[in-house]
Amino acid sequence: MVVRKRLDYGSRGHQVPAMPRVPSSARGKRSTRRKKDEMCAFDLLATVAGSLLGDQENSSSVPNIGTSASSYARKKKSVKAEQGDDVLPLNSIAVGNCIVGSGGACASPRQTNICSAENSSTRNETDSVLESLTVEPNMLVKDSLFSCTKSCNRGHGLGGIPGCCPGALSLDANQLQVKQPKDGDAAALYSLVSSVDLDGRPPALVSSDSSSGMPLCSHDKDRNTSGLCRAEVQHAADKDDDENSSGCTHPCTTGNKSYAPHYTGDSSIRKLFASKFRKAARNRMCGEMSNKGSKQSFCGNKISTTRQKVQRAMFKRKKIVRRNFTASSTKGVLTDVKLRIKSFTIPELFIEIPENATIGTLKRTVMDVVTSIIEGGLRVGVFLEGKNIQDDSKTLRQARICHGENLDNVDFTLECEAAHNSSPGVRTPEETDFLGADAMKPLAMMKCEEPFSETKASGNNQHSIVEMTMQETPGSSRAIVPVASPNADALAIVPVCKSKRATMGQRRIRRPFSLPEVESLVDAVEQLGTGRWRDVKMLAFDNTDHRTYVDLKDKWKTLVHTASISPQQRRGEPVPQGLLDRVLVAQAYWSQQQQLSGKASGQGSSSC
DNA sequence: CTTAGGG
DNA sequence: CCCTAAG
Repeated sequence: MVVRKRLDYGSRGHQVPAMPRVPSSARGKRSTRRKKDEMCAFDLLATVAGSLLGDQENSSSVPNIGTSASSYARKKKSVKAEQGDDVLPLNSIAVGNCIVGSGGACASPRQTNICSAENSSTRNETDSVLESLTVEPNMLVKDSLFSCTKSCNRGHGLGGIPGCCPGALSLDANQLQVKQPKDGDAAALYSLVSSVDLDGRPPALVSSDSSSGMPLCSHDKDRNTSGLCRAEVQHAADKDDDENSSGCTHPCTTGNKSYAPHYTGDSSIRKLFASKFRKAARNRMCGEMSNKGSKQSFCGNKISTTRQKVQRAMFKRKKIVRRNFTASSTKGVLTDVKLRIKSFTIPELFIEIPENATIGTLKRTVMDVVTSIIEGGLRVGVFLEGKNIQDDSKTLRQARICHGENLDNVDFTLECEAAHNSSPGVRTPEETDFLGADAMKPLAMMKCEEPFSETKASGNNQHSIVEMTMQETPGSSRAIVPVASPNADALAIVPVCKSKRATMGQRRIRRPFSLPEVESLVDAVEQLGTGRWRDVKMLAFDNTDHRTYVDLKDKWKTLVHTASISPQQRRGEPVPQGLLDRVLVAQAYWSQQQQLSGKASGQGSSSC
């Protein structure tokens, strides 16, 4: 058995460098901020991956995703009007990829994660595919399941693609869906890693083994420059580590060239994540604190601490994963029913158990293997035809989970025990907000309702999956869809999101002040003076949401600067000289006033 | 939250 | 336009 694993953050020059810890003394310096930004992109990876890995330790970072939204909501007022439906520059993050498998050819033209475990010579054996997996780690993903479907054409491969698991019950987990709360402002960051097809179509669900698997953006082939298909964030620090782990050479990925990632927005996404995580951390740490004075210093420390925690947890997790992969790969092969799990956190597992094994055995086996990778309390549920088989003593045969029987409607659920155990009351408001109703709701049973048969058209399943995805995420899909990269063997979280929420945290678009705006600004400052920007805002821009008083202050600053330089040096929309003169006059006057008032107050006690 | 100021 | 310190 070949065991391969790689946590691959790499691809095409979009790198998230290693995250140096930022000394608190360096705070505020731009160069440092930029590093922090990059760090935060990785933080996201860490958080998401960590969450997907069910990292209990990481749970502290998970709510940050939620809090980021609510913290940013404060800014929403000035953001909402301008964000529109901008597409998030980040398209995908290859969080990692793990392969543990026997190297069978895997392909799914249906994009339904159907993998071949065996070659066609074993076609008489149990033949089913667990269609999807949604992993629910610490409340990031609620409800998850493997869907088991009788698969793939008994050795004909999927839709005629040879090598598809005739001999194996294949547990596959390429679909990971994360529901978002409907609330428009909650879980903004969450939506960053959500997925919405650019065209409003549901995301294509791609087999990680897609020798024929369609990239998520395959429909987008003709606009490769859109930068919206895929992006894989590379963490330099991971490289050595991961490359040492023998890299992932998936048999099915060779020769696939259609997966070139296109990505243009790494900078903005870094900033975006940086902002989100900073705010999330700050919000979380400081939300309850009433003492303003202590608030900031406290937060300053805590933010970095949190980040470090996340980072450490991530690395730790990765090591654990690697170790456990090796362990799981050495599990003895039993007989008859083979399960194969393939996912981004659960790459490919082969679980072979005798037909006369019990449901409980199956559950335990799946759970053991899964939890050997996804540490933390996971419960495995087995559903047959939508019904939870609770009788663990039932044998697989009795439950008709064996070859030749109805395997198409067998589902596995992975439920995070931590989530079950955690009392809602313990959750922070942010967490609750983050989870929201939708997030708490079970994800769709991603099983394939249409059992594959040898004669079935290969596109059906994809269709059905897509439909289910749409049902679950009406309007704009906000699912996290880990999509395997055929060429990199990396699953990707692909937020191709038009959601407004997804754009929150992005740098606001630049909106040059119009001449009337400048005029009204000058008017207001003439009246109110500099230093009363909130009043200026209320006086002159009260109904202009996208102009904050900071904006006005900044604009005044630039106006003063513009007025004080030669006309040849000025850029942008020319401001009438008369207006600039007024700016200078007002500036001079009010700065003098401020000085005078400062002196007056300073002299106040002595001049009596 | 607001202001001030650097980036 | 962003970010942060400081009040």
